[in-house]
Amino acid sequence: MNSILVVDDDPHIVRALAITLKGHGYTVTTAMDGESALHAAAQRPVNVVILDLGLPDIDGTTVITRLREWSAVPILVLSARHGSNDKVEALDAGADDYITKPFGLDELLARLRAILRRNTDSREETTTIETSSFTVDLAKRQITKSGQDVRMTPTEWNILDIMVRNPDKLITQQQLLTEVWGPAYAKEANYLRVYMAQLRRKLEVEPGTPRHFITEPGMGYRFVP
Amino acid sequence: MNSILVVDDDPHIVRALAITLKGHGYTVTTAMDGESALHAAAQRPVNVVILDLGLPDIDGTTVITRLREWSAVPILVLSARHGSNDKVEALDAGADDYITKPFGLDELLARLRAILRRNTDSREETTTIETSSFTVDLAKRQITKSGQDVRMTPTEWNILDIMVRNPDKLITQQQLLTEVWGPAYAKEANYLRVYMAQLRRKLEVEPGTPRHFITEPGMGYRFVP
DNA sequence: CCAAATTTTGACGCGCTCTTAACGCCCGCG
DNA sequence: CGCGGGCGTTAAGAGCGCGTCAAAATTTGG
Repeated sequence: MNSILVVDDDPHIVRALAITLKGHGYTVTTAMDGESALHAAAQRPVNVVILDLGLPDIDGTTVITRLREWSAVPILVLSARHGSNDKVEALDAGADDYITKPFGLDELLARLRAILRRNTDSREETTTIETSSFTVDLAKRQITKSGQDVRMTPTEWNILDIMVRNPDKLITQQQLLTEVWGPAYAKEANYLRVYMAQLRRKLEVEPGTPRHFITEPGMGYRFVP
Repeated sequence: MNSILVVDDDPHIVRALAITLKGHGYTVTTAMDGESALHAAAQRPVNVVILDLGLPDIDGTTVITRLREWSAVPILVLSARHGSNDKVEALDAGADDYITKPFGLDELLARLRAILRRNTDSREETTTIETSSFTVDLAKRQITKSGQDVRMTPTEWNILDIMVRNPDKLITQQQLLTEVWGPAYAKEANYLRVYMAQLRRKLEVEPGTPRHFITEPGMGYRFVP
């Protein structure tokens, strides 16, 4: 859930924005002037700040500057002024986007999505799967078993990747074969036996009696964490 | 030096933009239609794409979509259309900003700075990476090995940069090739071998048995501090 | 316009991975 | 009780990927 701080001195705009944003699933906090905006931003971290430039107490650009002293939160500026000087100043002070009033709500929402998309793109997913005997870090492509790194060949990794991404789910042989080797190899069930044995030898405590890479006879395989 | 790809079918605009941007220290490449734009972007990685929506061959939104299939390069859209539908479509397709013509050049430049700032800001957290045998200062672009400065060629630095920014993470060959040389070179795994050998010769204590630049056969490379 | 540095290209040998085949086991079925 | 299919295991040859070196082509800098 993304949280947004809306800063505007016009109660109508604040209220309208808050309702619209909440309606789209965002968490909204509001502020009516610069000081309380800075205070609110310090109080609780937000994902985006929507900032009107025409505030009663502090100049909008100053708000941006003071916010940027300690925070890298994306700032989307609203303004009634069309002059390009204001835009340049605000953007160079550290704003990320600038919309002039009157603006379309769908445009505002689209620009919000663009900003948020960029911010979550850069965040690395920490997708790690853990079992009783080994750990798979999908982002790093790293497998650890009792403190030791386990090396995988490309084919081994491909199979492991599919398996751990579908825990407790039955993967048919054809599914594995077509995804790893291509549709032309859909009948080479031999390959699976060889590589499944390899995976178990590397990852299972007792390769003879596997606990994580389970064979479903006649159907396929199942990975249970 | 930041490189920009300018895409517009109006020669006057292309020319004016190119001159202005070059005057501000950017490296500029140009394209007149969608296909050549995609081709140009694939040929050599750029830091920003400035894209006009009204292209003769492909719809602008399609260009964005196809670019986003393999690249995360920031896209700044220019358009003569003021309709908010166009804006929403372009932004949701993956554009980062949207300016309607006619626009002020200083506003364009300010928005460019904002985009570029955001792209470098987010990575500024750790400026120096240290290993047992050498130190990399990302901000200064300086490498030190046992008190001695180590010189790197541009390509060598690009690779090193990607590697040290993703410690312990496996970087696939395609990832390196597309980010350093562009997607058109995704199959030239030869280059990687040559340059990885170069990096190891310059940075590893024993280039023959690397401890920091590890090869994951068939998959890619991994940097371990 | 020349010289140096850098990038690109090609060739070679080695080691590892993939592929393939053979064999034994367990289980269900006739 | 004998048979066959599906599965696990192992081993060996073929082929590919990697590191290395060196030379050609291109770019950079003076």
